[in-house]
Amino acid sequence: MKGNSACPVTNTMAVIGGKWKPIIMWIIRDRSRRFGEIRKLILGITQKMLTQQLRELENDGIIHREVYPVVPPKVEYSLTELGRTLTPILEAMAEWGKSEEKRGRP
Amino acid sequence: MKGNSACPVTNTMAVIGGKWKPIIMWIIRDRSRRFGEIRKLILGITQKMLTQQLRELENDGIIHREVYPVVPPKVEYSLTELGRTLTPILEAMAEWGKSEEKRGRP
DNA sequence: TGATATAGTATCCAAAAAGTAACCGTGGGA
DNA sequence: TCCCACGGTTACTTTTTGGATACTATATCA
Repeated sequence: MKGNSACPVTNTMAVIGGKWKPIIMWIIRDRSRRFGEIRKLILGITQKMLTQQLRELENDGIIHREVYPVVPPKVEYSLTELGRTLTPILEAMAEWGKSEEKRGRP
Repeated sequence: MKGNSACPVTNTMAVIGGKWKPIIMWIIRDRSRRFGEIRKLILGITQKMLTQQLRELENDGIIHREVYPVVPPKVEYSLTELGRTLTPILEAMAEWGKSEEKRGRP
């Protein structure tokens, strides 16, 4: 495990605090997605960054990586059970982001 | 406003995504706190970083900065009304962090 | 007289994060 | 025969972030 500070918020940040991580989790929250699919959905992310963030989430036990031994390669990512326990946070974030949009241009 | 991506989660991350921001908000969530008080509560943050993050939160309308014209200086920070709309996210994060602690050492 | 407390700024340097571009393997199709 | 698809890896450069230190103002206290 990553976080071991006295503050629970800090511990959570250690896991989901990466620049792209919440968006990645949000995208695969309901069904598994292929690498290229995720990349197309996240504007501005590079292949390297996506790989890196996915690896970190995998190491933290948040997502599952399923490799299909076919050519060309096919890899699918999905939330683990532990990852799904984070969805309340993601939903709260999505809801706030939406209401903020409205506030921004009323 | 900062976030203008298509994704609401990304918009939220643009506001609370800083390394220390959630912890700062968490600390001042129930009552206003003085600068030095916050600094003592957040282990490892430097004065510069705290100032920087507070300024950004202030510019995004999340926190309010109240300066008392006394000597030595006294400045208090508190959540604005907009800032308080973020507390569901903070609470979800705190709760997850706490359950994760238990999972970590059962 | 001079130290103290508080909330900062300014400056410089180191470290970490992120971007860019090239390369890889391999089965199938043109 | 050669290129493409897909999901990477690697090396290199740039940008961002963070840290250390010194400096500020000024009323009060010893």
